[in-house]
Amino acid sequence: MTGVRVRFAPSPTGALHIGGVRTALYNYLLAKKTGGTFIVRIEDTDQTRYIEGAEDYIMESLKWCGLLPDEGPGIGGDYGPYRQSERKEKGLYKKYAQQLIDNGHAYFAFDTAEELTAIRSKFEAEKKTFKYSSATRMDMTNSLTLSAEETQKRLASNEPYTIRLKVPADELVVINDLIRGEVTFQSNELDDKIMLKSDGMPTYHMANIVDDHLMKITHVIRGEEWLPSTAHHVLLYRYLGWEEEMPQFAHLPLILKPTGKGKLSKRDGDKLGIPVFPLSWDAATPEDSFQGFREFGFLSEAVNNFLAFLGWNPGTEQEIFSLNELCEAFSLERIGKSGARFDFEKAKWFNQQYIITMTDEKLAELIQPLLLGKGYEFDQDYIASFCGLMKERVSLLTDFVDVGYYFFEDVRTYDEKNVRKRWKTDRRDLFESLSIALASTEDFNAENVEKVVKTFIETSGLKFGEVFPILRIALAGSMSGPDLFKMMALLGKERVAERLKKAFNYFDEVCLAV
RNA sequence: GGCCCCUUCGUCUAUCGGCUAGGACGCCAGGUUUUCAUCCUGGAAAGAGGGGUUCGAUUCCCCUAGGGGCUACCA
Repeated sequence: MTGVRVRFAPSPTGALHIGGVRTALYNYLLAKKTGGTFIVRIEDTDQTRYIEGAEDYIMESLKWCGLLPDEGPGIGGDYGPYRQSERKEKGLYKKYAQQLIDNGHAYFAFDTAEELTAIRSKFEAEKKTFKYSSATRMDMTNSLTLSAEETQKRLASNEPYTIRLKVPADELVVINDLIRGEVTFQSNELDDKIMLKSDGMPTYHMANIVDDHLMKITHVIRGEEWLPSTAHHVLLYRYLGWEEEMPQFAHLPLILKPTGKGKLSKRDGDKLGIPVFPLSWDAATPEDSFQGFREFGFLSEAVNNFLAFLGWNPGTEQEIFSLNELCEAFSLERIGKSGARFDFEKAKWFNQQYIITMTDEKLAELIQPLLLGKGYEFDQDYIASFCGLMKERVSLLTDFVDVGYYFFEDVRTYDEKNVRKRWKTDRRDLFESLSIALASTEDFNAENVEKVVKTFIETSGLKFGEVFPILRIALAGSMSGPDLFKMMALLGKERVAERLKKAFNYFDEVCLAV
């Protein structure tokens, strides 16, 4: 397989779902693996569902993930335009719909939406399902049942119409899926899908096939939800005379909810407190707004890595892959068939792996904006040192700020339970003497601080366990955190002195209050 | 309901007829460590069920069950 042309074809009806990102990723990977071309095409044929800003969101998401298209809207390419609304303006689709009519593979249908709804409910009342197909089309209002004159009259008087594909009866339609193998459909099961809507826009099915052909797409990699309509697509290629150059299909397994049933949906994000979008999406109402992976504190490399492994594996035991390594290792053959549950814990683990191997300086750069957002202003060196101390104990970028906040402001709360357990009011003077010793330390670095504290332990007769936890709680509020001496050094002499003073007072209060 | 797809530890998965069924996340235990974390060691944990084919089935076939998708003038 070399030089494939693949496309990611989202429709701008809202934020790009993480499943869409994975589809884009797989397309991108195959393109890069084979030295091919990755194309983005915007499928904006549904005017009623069009959402302002969605296209920008999609392009920005791809950019954040590092999945840069070779061709696409705003990028260019020899097969543009890359928005279907613009392609429609050029009359691209109508032409082929007409060709279908001329060849007897499609017909005009004049049934109104109301009429169709009515007949559907009538069927439903009889516990049947209505399907506009070879079995029912002769009972409907269309150019097959109307006389040629009547049809012409209706068309001439601008009566609304759709163009439907005339799916033949009693045929077997076989598709050969790269992931699933041979899948067969009986044409009687297939409905006469609308190709051209009454507003003149093509449906997905029409536009998709025309564009894939015109853009010389070689491989269609898309979600499994498209498998059932692929039979129609094969028929379209055939009737348009393009079957020889028909692309190969690869239908990806779906990404499922972390718990419960069904595929991952937008609502799962809110419900479970996890991101399901790459970037945050700000809608008019809070219910329609979502927090993205980026804002959650994920690195795009980790998201790619995580997503790549949802449905694919390299066949080796390596799990950490950069985007370049993924390009190298990727193959359609190693994509699985069954749906994969979204596992947030695993996603965090991937992120942690990337954080740990990242340099302190790079991390500082990434969390700088988060700190600014909280009103913390510190210089890069300080932040970098802070990252060095924290990076082995966080899994999200936001954890740095949330967990290590005490490096930027005073301790908010102390671990009272442990204060009660470990603080002895009669040792107050002893600890004050440590405070004074620390305050008079010349060069306040980790090594010197350690010496002072250890000397204190020796002379005071206290045990390590009676000193370290106290200092920890006094300085950070809790028993967990980075290396005590490095922490003290980074906080600096003044802040350490202040915090100890404030904490000892508080500890006394807590213990005397009983 | 109809059609299509899928089915190995809780989760993601390896296995392309010979398996003491491997790895990872998570979980548990132990070790390292001033705490937490990292790191190291160990542990519990799986072939949906029933029929075939075969010397031998997790692997191939069929049935059942379960899960998922589609069933719009949405993509």
